[in-house]
Amino acid sequence: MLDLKKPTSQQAAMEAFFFGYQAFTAKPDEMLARRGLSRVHHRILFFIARYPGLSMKQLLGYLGVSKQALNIPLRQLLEMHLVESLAAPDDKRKRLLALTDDGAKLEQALRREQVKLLERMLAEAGAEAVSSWLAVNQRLGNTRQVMVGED
Amino acid sequence: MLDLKKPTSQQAAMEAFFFGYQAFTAKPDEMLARRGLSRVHHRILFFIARYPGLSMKQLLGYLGVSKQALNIPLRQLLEMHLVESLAAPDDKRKRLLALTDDGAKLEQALRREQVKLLERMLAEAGAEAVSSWLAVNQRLGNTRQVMVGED
DNA sequence: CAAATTGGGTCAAACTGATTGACCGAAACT
DNA sequence: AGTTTCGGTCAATCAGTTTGACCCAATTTG
Repeated sequence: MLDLKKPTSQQAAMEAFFFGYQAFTAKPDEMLARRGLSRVHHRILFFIARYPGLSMKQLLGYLGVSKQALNIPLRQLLEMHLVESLAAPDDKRKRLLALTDDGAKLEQALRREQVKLLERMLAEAGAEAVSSWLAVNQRLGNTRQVMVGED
Repeated sequence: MLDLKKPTSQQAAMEAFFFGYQAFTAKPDEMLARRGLSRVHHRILFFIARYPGLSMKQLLGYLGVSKQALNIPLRQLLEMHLVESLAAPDDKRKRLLALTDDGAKLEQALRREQVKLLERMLAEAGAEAVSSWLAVNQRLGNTRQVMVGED
């Protein structure tokens, strides 16, 4: 039973979130490491896959890092032909980012590992529970914009 | 509706987890920064609060970092009189870690911010949903031990 | 008891990831 | 024409972490 007034319950929730998040990225991290890549690279691949054709600036917004911090890992992905960037037709200053076939393949492989975990949760805890888990995470994420501002 | 077979649903879940986790630590990070502290310090305080009297070795296990990496932030917390360490009565090599009154106060303040978010989730999504969210996170965390080993 | 192991502490070198600041060029607004 | 925006890059610097090598004291083991 969850009682948010009890410190122990509170701590259990935080601990679970902490370890849960770690577990969620553990497998992908391992796969990325084998290619000399890391969490940042995954995030970049992820957001490009999710929002194909997004601009540098948008990507920076999602990642919440400086443009110099993005520069190096993104360049690596470009050099490895996992990502490509084309000038936007309407505004040639903008560079639209997209995954190459190889990039898409990698992103899917990483995602599949995470989906496998979610499927396991689905089997163990039920569809209802996983839906609620998602809903709560989404709501949590929305509070972010309230404090940080949406830009 | 959540359909784990649809790439968009999968991505939505990952994105929500990512932003959700960020949102969860944003406020504490801000408070810590004002004291010149960071995420590591919070984790240290958290685990000491959760498992009072735990040893260095246990703490290292939870955090998953090297002893040298723990050394500096922990020393800072000791110097700031937020944490204290005493030799264990049964084994004088071991040092049992505990929060001082100030340390407990800080840890509570950080925790309160996170609890506030959870309470909001409770109000918005319901107790059922937050319980499921917790349960799924706990299960996710348990998969960790399967891969990493429990030590 | 002597030897080996364990828990903890510290120093040094190296690496990664990130930041801030300063520029630049091309394209787009005004 | 002048200014702003998007993107790219260089440099210095900082924080966090790693590995490796030691050390001491306490405990366990043979």
